[in-house]
Amino acid sequence: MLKTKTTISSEPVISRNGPTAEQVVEQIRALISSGQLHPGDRLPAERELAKQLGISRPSIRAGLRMLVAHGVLRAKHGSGTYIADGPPSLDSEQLSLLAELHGLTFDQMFEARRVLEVQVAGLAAERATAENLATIAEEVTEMYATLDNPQQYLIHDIRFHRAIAAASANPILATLVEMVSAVMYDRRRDTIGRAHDFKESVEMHQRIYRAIRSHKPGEARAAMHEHLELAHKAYRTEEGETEKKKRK
Amino acid sequence: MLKTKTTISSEPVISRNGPTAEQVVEQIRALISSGQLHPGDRLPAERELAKQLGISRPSIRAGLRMLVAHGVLRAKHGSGTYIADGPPSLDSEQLSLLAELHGLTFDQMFEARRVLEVQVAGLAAERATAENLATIAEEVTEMYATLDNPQQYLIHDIRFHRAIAAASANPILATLVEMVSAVMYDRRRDTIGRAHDFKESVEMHQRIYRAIRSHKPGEARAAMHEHLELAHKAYRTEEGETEKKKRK
DNA sequence: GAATGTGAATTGGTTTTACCACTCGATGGG
DNA sequence: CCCATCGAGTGGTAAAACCAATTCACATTC
Repeated sequence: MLKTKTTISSEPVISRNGPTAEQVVEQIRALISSGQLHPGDRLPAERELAKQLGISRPSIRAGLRMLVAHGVLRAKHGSGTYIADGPPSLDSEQLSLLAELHGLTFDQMFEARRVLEVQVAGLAAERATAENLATIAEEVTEMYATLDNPQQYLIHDIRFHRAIAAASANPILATLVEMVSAVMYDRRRDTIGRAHDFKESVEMHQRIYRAIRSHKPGEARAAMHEHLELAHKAYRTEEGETEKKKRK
Repeated sequence: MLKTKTTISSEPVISRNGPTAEQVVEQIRALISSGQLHPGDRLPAERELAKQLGISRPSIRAGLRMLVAHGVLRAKHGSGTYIADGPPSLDSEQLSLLAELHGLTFDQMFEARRVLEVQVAGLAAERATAENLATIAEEVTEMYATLDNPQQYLIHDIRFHRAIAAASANPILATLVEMVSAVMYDRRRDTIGRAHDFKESVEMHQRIYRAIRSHKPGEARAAMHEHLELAHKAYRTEEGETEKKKRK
């Protein structure tokens, strides 16, 4: 029978009040808080959970579905439901939807990036390990190698910023940077028609890298600030171009 | 019969591929992107959506449940499902769960707050409207009034920072500040036993407010930085206290 | 006539049951 | 020894029925 024997709680659950699905969320949350579940662990099967918690399977599924939406769980068809592993990450989908709902502008996103990444670059300059530096350097060389391929260049651009965020040694800030960057990437991926002043851009990245490698927070912040200002300006002209094309 | 007549799409949906629930999410997302749905609008009933999209009701519910988890929709029992209104907000629950999963520390949260709020205070000093200033001032006076009530004081503390974030005129940054603050509030609410140097704290808030009112970004940033440093230090001693109590 | 109570219709929430699609490991044949 | 095959177990989908909360029109009452 291969019973996993993963009884999740001796007590049949004291049957709390409130929406049934929320109860499931709370139960799983409690298990995570109490250290009974770790990233990568597999949850009991839905039918099993239903029996243990005394809740019908659809309700169990409703609760799990919410946690999947939050990125806390990962459901694998035919295999099981697992606690998310890998680096922590906030759902960029959420921010993306918010942006569309409230009409958040690119200007605002650039400003948010500036606030976050300038300081993050400073922290990275203080704390970057040899491994961090290697990763960042690698992306810079990749950017040089893909100067003529906007799509590829964009990917390494994002990874460069992600690597710096990782080097800040603050997973929360790294996650926030990742979330905002992901939304911008999703939107730019489709509209990034022509090559701009990529050469100038990559040199700027180079400069940021050098400042971080030299452990000079001030320079790193200044360079990142200047870079984002230029990128913002470049984007605005790019936006103008595509706007013109539309009108042709 | 009061039929809302809200046919959501003429076409019976070209039956895209992929997980059924995801299709629902994409459909709703598309409706939001295309401007057919606005905050506060009511969606067709689940049974109606099921017919229109040619998907079973449980699958519809699965998709809606995910959007509810993301905070994009709000389901009201007996009434209907609505597009979220009010100010944009990211689910703090998500960050909270991440924190527990990956063991994110308070030190990291304080650092994230410092990165965010110091800059946000600067922006607020540049852009705060009269109304913004009034809201901020009100919270300061409330803090004076609740110096002897830690619970109440904490609430106005959070609102003070929220008001400043709003004054930055950047909803993305405001949302990020809100999310991080909410997680910290949830945790501190229970552990905030004794009154610390609240008097010193409120005077610091006062100083931040004055800098913003005077439209002096530099001073605002400096004051906010100092405030968060002190708050961080205060928290660490507070943490030490409760730790001692536990061991008694 | 206005305020109020009542009940039917509508809507999301829950349960039950059944079946489908995918995964993975055991089993057996090559 | 390797690989194909099969089956048990898993999440995904579907249908039907009922529960519970809300809403609003309508009748009742003051």
